[in-house]
Amino acid sequence: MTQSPNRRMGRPRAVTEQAILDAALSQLDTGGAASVSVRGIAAQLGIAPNAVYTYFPNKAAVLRALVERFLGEVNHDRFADRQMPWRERVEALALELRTRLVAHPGAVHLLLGGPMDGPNALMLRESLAGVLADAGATADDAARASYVLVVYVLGAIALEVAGLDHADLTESERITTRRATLDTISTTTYPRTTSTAATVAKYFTTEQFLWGLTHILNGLAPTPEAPAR
Amino acid sequence: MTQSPNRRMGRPRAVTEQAILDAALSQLDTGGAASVSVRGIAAQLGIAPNAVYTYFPNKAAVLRALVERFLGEVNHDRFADRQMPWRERVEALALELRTRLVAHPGAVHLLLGGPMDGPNALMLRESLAGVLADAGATADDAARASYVLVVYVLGAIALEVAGLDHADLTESERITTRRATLDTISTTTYPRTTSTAATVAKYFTTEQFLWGLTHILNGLAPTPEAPAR
DNA sequence: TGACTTTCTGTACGACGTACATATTGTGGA
DNA sequence: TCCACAATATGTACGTCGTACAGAAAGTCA
Repeated sequence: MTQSPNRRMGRPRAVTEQAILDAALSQLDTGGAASVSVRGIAAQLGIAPNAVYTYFPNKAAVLRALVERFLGEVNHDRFADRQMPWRERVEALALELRTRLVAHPGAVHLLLGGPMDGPNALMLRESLAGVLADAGATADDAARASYVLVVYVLGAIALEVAGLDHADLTESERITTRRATLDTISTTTYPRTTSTAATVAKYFTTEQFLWGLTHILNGLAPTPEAPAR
Repeated sequence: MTQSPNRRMGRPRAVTEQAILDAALSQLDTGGAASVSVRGIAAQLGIAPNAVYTYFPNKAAVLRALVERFLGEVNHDRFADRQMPWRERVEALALELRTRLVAHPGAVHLLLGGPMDGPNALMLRESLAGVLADAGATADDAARASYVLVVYVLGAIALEVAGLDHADLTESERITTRRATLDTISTTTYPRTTSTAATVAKYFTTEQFLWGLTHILNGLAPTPEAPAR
């Protein structure tokens, strides 16, 4: 995938791996996860579709690399500050993850689709477990609690964006007349408009998200200053 | 989709909607969510591919109906018993959901992909909120807490099945990255056993699942007998 | 300059969802 | 009894997808 920098022979590359990931992310944001295609990426970059396969072995690898880059962009500094209370550190991480994922709703399914075992994914879990360990949890409990937190954050956002897609999809799929005409809807294009209702739902789910997170942290921490056990 | 029973004229149907869903579920179980195809369903039933469109307007409708049927098969009796403690009732529901979803791993993505607004999905959430309300929570808190529980159950199983199917992906770079990252990170963080049998990981995650559920219930219930607030 | 290496492109195949026209098959009214 | 009709199945076709394969471009180095 990545060539060694010492080796420089042959025809120069027309694009970069990052440009491919940028194009993929662009398609992800505009059309949803289903509309990310190798051909679309290539068209956006002005190269032949199969030229992508010199950078990544297949489409799944592109999506995995996109997830990895996404997780690598998460700012660790905020919740790596050991001066802050551990609850605030965890909440900072959760909120940052949520903010980034809501900005790219299609990425949630990619996160939940793969096994999340890339370097950045593991480092993120490691950091999260470190926060809990700093607060006094055993290594085992910290690992378990970090898993619970990851599950909650990803699950909550997955359900949230699934509900947001509802407004877009029902309009097209409620037209259930047999042999419905194709000119009314094109299944490949989503409008994804930001209406006021979506905004309201967004803020509501933010509150709901924090409510759940707070109560989960309560459950993970029997005493106010320390997490589980 | 469903014809009225009074109206019976025309050529009789060759199959039933349930048979189509059965075929779809079969494909889902054998090949994963990605390998469910209209053509495959039709081939399995011995009909032409486009004959499916007599029963459902499109493929997405088939999958939605499959999810709805799946949720409808969840046994409500176990956790509708008001004699049992509310924690046991919730745990019974969560474990039943988990058991069913682990039996059909591909269904998890379908559940998280859609907005979960079908009748059975709503009834399930309502039943769950009812349990919490029975235990003394306000209607608002019961709704919020049920949301948290749904998020946890679905998210946990999604991550679990995502970790299980690491075999279908290209192994070349996956193994290298995993080894590289696992060496740098302490094994106590998250012991994802690759060499051991799937049953071991399965039981481990079952235990992990219950651990998280217990602690979340602790957080939702400040006092041992009542959930949030 | 010419061999070599890497990358890009042209072309092609099979699978997919599904629209359209047409054939098939049962039923109720004549 | 027969025929028009309605509901369903099929034949065919189009556009899109991922991606495999062979060959053409475009640099570097001897």
